[in-house]
Amino acid sequence: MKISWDDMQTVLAMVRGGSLAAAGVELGLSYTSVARRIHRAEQALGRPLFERRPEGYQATEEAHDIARAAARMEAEEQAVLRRLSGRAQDLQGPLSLTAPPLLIQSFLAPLLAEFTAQNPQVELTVRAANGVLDLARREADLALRISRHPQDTLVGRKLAEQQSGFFAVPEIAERAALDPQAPLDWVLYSGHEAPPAAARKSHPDIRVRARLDDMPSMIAAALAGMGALRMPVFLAHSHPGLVPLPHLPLQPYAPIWLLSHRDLLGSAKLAALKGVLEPWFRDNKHMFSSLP
Amino acid sequence: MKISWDDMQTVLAMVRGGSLAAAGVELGLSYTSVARRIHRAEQALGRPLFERRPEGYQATEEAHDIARAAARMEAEEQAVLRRLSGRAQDLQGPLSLTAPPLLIQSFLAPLLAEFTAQNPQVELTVRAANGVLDLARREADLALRISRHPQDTLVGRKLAEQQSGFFAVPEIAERAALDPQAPLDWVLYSGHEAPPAAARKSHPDIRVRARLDDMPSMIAAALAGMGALRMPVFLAHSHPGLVPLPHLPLQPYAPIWLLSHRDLLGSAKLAALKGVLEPWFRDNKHMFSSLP
DNA sequence: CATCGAACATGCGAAAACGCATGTATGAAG
DNA sequence: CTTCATACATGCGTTTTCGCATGTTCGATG
Repeated sequence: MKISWDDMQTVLAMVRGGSLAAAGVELGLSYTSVARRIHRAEQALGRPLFERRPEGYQATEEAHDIARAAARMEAEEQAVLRRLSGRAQDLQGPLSLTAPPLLIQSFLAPLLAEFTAQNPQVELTVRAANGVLDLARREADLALRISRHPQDTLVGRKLAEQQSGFFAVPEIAERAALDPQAPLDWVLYSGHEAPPAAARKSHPDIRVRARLDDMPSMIAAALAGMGALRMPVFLAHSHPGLVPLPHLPLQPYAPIWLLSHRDLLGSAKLAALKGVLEPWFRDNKHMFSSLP
Repeated sequence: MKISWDDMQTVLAMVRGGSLAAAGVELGLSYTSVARRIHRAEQALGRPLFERRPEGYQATEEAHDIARAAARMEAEEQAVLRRLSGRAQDLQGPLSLTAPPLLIQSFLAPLLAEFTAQNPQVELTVRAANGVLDLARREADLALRISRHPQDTLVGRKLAEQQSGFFAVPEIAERAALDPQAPLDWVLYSGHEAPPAAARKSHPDIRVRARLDDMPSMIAAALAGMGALRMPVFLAHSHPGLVPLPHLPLQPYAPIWLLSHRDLLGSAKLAALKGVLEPWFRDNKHMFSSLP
């Protein structure tokens, strides 16, 4: 009636992943070893933790109980690792940043290049992700997020207000300017029901040609002449092939936040990266608030 | 910047024990392996956790932080093990009981013999200890304690009220009865400042011959004619060589409690042992409340 | 009905972790 | 000053753990 902490972690991974293979990936082990650890834990506890079904392992109530305890243990582990990282005063070792891919591509890349050049000892990992990574679980040390309401438990500051505009290839834009009543093709983001109200008001006859869930693809579609779209103005700076639709004003867009976990506030590496990000955004405010 | 859970446990044992050897004993490992694990953890974290001093390892602040987190993880582990044990419905496997040595020797032994005979599959471990074992850490599943105020977080019931009396070899007892004013030798428990007030009142001229911190030793001293003593009456039943001092009434003594952890209430093994202990005490109340 | 992939069992050689024996340094005790 | 105990370092052979390759079962798919 005892259990090793590593085996508790294995049970947690197994309950989370649902299969030996998935648990193995999470733990960085082969699924064979996961099976052996589960078996060893069952021996030590004197009772089965998983039912061997033809379709795979099925966790018992006991396994779920162990997994819940292990999840709380994992939170302790992550918290102490954060505190240790936060205490590190040397500009050396791993550091991770997550940001929207488009922001990296069109704005951040030169700055990051400079940062890594000036801090060769820092091993910077950039995770280009639109999803929200979990900073508490250390999926990243620092996050750049475009959001109106950034997460509560994190500390952060607003780096830049943003404006969005309406853009299209010059032919479409000129036609729309000449006759606002004429049909106007539109490329819509999948998350939105309809084109923005301001556009619908100026151009009553908007036809949605396609809905896409990926901004680069939407830009490609617009560049191919598929229609007009709404996008934050900073993207217009790197896409001269798209011009603003006349008569349509800029609209507020979600601002850009820089977020990190409290425990990491003392980290020198983090401070260094913040220290270059903040002036970079301050000195280039116009990229986010006005047209090229 | 990562750490295995087993290594966190090793850091905890190291901080607790203060030396590689002590940590090795706690973990059931050789101290060599403890040293290797510490070294591995320091490599993985990229910083030292212990200073190597001539007189041994000295934990850094980082090591203490990890140890604090590991202690909370240990609490989770122990809690889940308790819950698993509490769920066990079979009369089989390990079961541990702690009780004061004197209670076992003079009252409990026959009952425990019968219990193990009737439950051969249960591996009963009896920890004879006067100290208070930690039931939360599963140092024992069930505890018999002589106390006026048993611990809060545990569930328990009072098994017996107790009386104490004053005893000595017959010669001393008779002499004291004939002339209460005469000098009376006394054997005193180290924890007490002076003989009980009731005894001092009846016998003004009490001389403390020795103070001892161990009841069996005190009884041996009394049997050797060193003096009178106070003890719970149940001990008088198994020591006919000591007789009560006349003119002195019985006095209340701390009752006997049966305690266990909430999480273990559902355990069949525990219920079985409780089920024999309770009637055993009920049917033998007189052993604790009246003279032989 | 045949095929394919997902999920797990099993056996074997490689890698990692471990225990033991030996050696060194320090501090306490005679 | 010598002796002894404590605490740790290091090297070596053994045990345990691991990854990979192979085989089996089940269910989905065409």
